[in-house]
Amino acid sequence: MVRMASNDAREGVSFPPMTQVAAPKSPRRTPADKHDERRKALAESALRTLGELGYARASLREIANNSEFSHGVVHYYFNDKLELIVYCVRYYKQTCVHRYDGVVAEATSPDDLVLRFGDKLVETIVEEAPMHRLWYDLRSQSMFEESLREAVTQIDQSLEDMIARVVNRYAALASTEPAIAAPVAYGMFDGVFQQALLGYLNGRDGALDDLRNQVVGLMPMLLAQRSDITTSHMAGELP
Amino acid sequence: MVRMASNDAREGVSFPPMTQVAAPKSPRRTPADKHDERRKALAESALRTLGELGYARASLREIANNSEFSHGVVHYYFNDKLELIVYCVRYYKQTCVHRYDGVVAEATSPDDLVLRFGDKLVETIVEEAPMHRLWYDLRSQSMFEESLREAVTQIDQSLEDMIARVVNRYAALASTEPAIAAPVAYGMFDGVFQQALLGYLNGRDGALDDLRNQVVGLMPMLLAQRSDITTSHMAGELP
DNA sequence: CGCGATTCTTGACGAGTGTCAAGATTTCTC
DNA sequence: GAGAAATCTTGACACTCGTCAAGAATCGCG
Repeated sequence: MVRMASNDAREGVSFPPMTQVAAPKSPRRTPADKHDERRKALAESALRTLGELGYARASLREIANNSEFSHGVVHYYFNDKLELIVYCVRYYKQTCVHRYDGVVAEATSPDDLVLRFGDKLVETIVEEAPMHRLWYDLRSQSMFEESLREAVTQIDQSLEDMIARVVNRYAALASTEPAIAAPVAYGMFDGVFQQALLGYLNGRDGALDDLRNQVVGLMPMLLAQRSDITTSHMAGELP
Repeated sequence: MVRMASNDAREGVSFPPMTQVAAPKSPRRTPADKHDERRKALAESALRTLGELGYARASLREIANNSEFSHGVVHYYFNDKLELIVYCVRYYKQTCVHRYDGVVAEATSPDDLVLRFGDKLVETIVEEAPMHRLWYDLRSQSMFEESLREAVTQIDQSLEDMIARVVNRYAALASTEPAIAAPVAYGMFDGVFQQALLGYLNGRDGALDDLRNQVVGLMPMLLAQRSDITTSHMAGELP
């Protein structure tokens, strides 16, 4: 019997957390989820091509050419192009949504967190610019193509949560509370990040330094002003 | 002689300010710039289709179908599709870059300006959502297609200037100075605006009210605290 | 090994694309 | 109104796209 392509891929895919699920009696390879491995491999190839060409210009043939497979195999693992795209986006989200967890975990003071956060933002622009422009491309496409909206909304939400964790930790380190809601903080950072990415792709010198400085200037604004007079140095009181 | 299609359209088009230039000796119609009228008419049709379908899916045939012309006429007025797109984007920019000039001119107090600004932002989402999503689409495409970058950068700059005028006026009404530079302010507002647009297109209730409230909460943060020593000043000119 | 199920390749089809050229139509000028 | 210049229509071209089906290759298990 020919397996129906991607019987469960359209909605509610839950990627196992990087390590494959250990089936009780088959310690080596589960026979049926080699399918999923291939899907992931295909998704990674596709993401490379998508990041290079964008959503509209990345054809299935080009995606397959940049992979180890031929162009027909896509329809063996995915029903159509859109399902592949959505799968890719969800797969990508999984890998990037915890990018700042280290920053949150390791920061020792508010200023330290700000610096680490800024560095990480700059680093991800340098190292993953194609992925980021793909994300902005897809989010824009979702404004036209309704079938993309659900996935995009979910990812946007988890990015907002990601930013919220950073801001909350920042406020905790400063012994105060965030002054603005998570959606606003996310919108703000997303906006300046997008500008920095545009500047970086345009080859504008200083785009990355500007981003770093902007984060330094912006973060303190997100905190509720302490009613105390001590506004200058509230750093270095937590271990 | 057949006129070469759009001999001067690639760069540096300067749209006459809505009213056609009155040639000294020919008070009625200049014979040669009927060409430009047609180009504008075509651009308006194209913008309608582009706002509906987006950059990638709007074909020249579809653009022509939604206009009074046939599909071949495009290459009579434009060299290729990209030139049409760039022309459209520049044309659109001209009409939207002064959207908040009235807000700047009529505001009587800082709070009044904030309210007017927020209302105007909401209004333009409701009335021109297709144009805005097209702009975000094109800006994302410019991250992949280098031939779009120059036009996009120019438009982004004039949007930044537009925001700078609002913020500067706001600060002046509050008898203080902006606390953040123009690129940051633009990035911030662009980010929250984009989120609001996404929410609006997704049919999320409250997306527009949220935007209004976010503006009210955000604007005061852009001002230097009165007691502070003036530290930074924004680039950008007051009207 | 051998056979059946799975996986992959190849080639084709129809639809849609940007582009262009040749001719029809309109507009303008004398 | 005739002729020339301009504008516009039509139809075709070469190409790419997503999709799919038929068969080849591979794998797994007896």
